[in-house]
Amino acid sequence: MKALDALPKVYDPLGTETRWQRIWEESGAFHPASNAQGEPFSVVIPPPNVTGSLHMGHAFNTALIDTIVRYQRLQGKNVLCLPGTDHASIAVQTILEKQLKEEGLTREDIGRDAFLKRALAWKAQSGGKIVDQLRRLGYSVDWQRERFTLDEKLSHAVSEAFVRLHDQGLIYRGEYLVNWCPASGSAVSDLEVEMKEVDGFLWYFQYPLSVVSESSAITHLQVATTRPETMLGDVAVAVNPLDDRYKHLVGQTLTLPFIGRQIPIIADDHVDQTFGTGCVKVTPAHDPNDFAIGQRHNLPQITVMNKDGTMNNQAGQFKGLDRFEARRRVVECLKEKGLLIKTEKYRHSVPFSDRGKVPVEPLLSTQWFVKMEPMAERCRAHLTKGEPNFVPNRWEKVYRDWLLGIRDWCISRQLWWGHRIPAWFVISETDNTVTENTPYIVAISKEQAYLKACQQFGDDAQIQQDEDVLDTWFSSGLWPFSTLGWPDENHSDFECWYPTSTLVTGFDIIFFWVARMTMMAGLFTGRMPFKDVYIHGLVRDEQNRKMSKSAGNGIDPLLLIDRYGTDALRFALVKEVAGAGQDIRLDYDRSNDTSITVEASRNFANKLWNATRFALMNIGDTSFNELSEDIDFDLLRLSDQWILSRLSRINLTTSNRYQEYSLGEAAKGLYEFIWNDFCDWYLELIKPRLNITHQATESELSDRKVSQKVIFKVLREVLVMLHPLMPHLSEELWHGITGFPEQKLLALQLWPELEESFLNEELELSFAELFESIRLVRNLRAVAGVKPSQEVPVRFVTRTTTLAKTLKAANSEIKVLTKAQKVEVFHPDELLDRPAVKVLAGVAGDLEVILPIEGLVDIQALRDRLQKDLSKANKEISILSDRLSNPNFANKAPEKVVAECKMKLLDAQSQAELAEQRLFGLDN
RNA sequence: GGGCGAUUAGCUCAGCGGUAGAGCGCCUGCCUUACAAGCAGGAUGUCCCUGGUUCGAACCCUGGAUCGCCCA
Repeated sequence: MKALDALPKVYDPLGTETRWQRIWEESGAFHPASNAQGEPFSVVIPPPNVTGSLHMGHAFNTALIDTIVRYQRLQGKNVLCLPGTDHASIAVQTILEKQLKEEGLTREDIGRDAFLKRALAWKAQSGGKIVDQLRRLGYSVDWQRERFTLDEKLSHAVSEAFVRLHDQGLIYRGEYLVNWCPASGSAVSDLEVEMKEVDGFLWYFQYPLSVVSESSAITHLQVATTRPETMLGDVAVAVNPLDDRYKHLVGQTLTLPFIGRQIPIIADDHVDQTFGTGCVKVTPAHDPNDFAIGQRHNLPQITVMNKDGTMNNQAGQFKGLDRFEARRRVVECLKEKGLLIKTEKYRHSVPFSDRGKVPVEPLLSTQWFVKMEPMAERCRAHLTKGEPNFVPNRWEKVYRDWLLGIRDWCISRQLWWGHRIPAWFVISETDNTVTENTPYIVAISKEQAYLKACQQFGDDAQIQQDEDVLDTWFSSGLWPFSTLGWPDENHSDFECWYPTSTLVTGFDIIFFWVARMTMMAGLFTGRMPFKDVYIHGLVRDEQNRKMSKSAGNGIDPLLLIDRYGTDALRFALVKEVAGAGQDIRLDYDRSNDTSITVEASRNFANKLWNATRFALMNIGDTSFNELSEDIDFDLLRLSDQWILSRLSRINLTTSNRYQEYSLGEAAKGLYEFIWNDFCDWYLELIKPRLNITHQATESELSDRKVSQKVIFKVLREVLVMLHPLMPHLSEELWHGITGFPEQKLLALQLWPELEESFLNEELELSFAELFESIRLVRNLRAVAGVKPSQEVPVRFVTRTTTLAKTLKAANSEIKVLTKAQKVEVFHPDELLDRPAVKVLAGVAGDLEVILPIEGLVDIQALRDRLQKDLSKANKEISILSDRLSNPNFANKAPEKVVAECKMKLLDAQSQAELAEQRLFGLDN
């Protein structure tokens, strides 16, 4: 036994945690072999992006994942938890361009190669940061298998995926309206656009009819828009074909102000007669709805804007202006021309770029797209078989609905940092430049592309790779299998651990990531990439706001870790998550970086630390081997049997809860077991048995050994159960009590076997009653003002035989826990000489407690207390008898409930009776 | 406009058909040789409103309010 009785009174997590993190990693404990025994269990972590630093969301996600994988490891599974990072195309590029700007440069100035060199250098320096921060969470991942989305092998997987998609006709290139982010100078996908309500204006203005017929009173048509600058690209005005106001004008033309273009008046069903003026200006090149109208009516698409958000030479006099300046000027000029009718304040939704934080511009451009429906359909088919299984289940509907209304995915990005699109233009076919008509070859490598090009276009073919890179989520979509060796499906990791077992992530990326993974996996591997998807909520700040970098309300987990320890933070986060997938709110005091919630968990850690310290002080002279011997059931006292029953129960429930992702409940259950059952009751109960001061007898020594074994057993097992939640503390204490060397890790032990023979519900119930009785005595002492140190005789009176039996059997326990001089238990009939003197007495149901001492007690307080008991009992009597006298209740309620009700009524009646007697006794 | 979630003690949240629970905070008393980051005792609630189902509703159903989120 390791001499740990010199342990400090207060647990200091910091040194302990870093030490175990180092030992775990150096020992290779979390670096499984693909041919090791044990059922495979695998998780790939949601890769944080390399620009990031650890925020509370990572800490939360990590706490949940690590709890799950550590639990599975304790189940003897061959567990792989694979870490990594993603390259975050736009985010990194934004940062680098900002750095360049400070040097007065642009990326074009230095060129693509130099730019990528800088990017890699920057990643090397900054990308390691978040990985080191993840280590501080005690993450039991296999760092030797760490992956980065731009690694050579993963990049190869991306090319392979692109080529296969293309070969199957699921990738196409074409000119469509896309979401253009002027800030990053790139197209972004629909998912990267966030609709925001903003206060803007609705401008009403009019276009003159080119030819005004004499019979018509109409000379102009009024249109309304929130984006007047787009009028420069108008190619028509649409009205509803049923609109009596305008239908006779269909086919006529209007003259577009400033530009002078003759634009037709067309009829389209989709125009809402009741909105605005009923006339809609049509700008196919700048608005998705108009784009659709344009397609239906075969209208030209006129782009009036450059990719940087300035107006181009189609914009006439407004050429060169920024889009917002152009808006102002267009309105002004319309006003000057007398064409502006009115301006209304108008609150409307504007699409913003997620990353760039500027309004996106719908812009016509040539991009690469993935055809989603075939893949979505496959996923929907899997879903009917429950693949993957969403926890909590309600997220399944969210996922399914998205798959049902799916739109094609724009995957090309006009950026340099990322996976370059494996497509080569055969520029020799179009005068060595890339035009819309240049043929292209999609291939896994330049060499293959060249070969193909030569085959198709002759030996003198010249090729040039597409400049664009792929959406980062394209590579993330491959993550569960590209990290395991795909496209090499014979890779031992792939064979062993694919499909993965569980994916744990936040609901905010179900579409971005979860669905993309299932679609890619379905296509490329024929299977769903994970069996379960455990969806968790977001961490919100103390004012219930979503934490985000831009809002500046993030809480740095490292500050909390420094203050309270990693285990405390993890435990707090998991304990709070109990409600299925709900967001969690973390209390936090920004003035001093404290959190009451985390502090409570820190206190819990300290509680267990001290319980273990206590154990070591009392069992330290007994050898580990002796303590580990089987416990002779016949020698167990009732309290031993009770705690062992509780231990088996917590083993069973905790295991179930971990298994079904009720991690918060698992945490709460362990908290209660350790603090209440073990520390408050059991340890207090056995103190006298451990603490033999006089010359000990043989049986006392034997009894002491039994209690030592029980403490040891409880601690040893509960440390295993707690390990997934508080890995460092449990590892530390486990070595403390077992005396095992550091190499023999708790992290690699097996979950304690459930000993059903210890389960004893009856005993647990009678102990619950016992504890109630003890509380009654303590309360009585407190109410009457008996000094804590004063020993008082205790008499229990009850006619309930089972309770009497429990109280008698627990005589010594009661003595210990109530500071009793002696404890006696009577049946009311036995206590004929009940003194009518002023004694301390309290009642609870059928149980009466008497402390036969006189004087020095607060009679008035006692009277108040009894009075209160009495009125409470009377109230209960009236409720219960009302219910029982209702014939419907007696007839329709289950027998068990009726019987319970009758019992309770009897209890309440005897309590009232006893309280009355006692009050009478006090007054006479 | 469609959908989802939340609403329970001062705060953060459990409970989801049988007389309301925990932690923190609060009040009282304790430095009882594991722990004051602790121990013992205590107080605290029209379970958002509204109908309905039921012998019985915080829990199930109808309608509504407020807050939050997702999709269009």
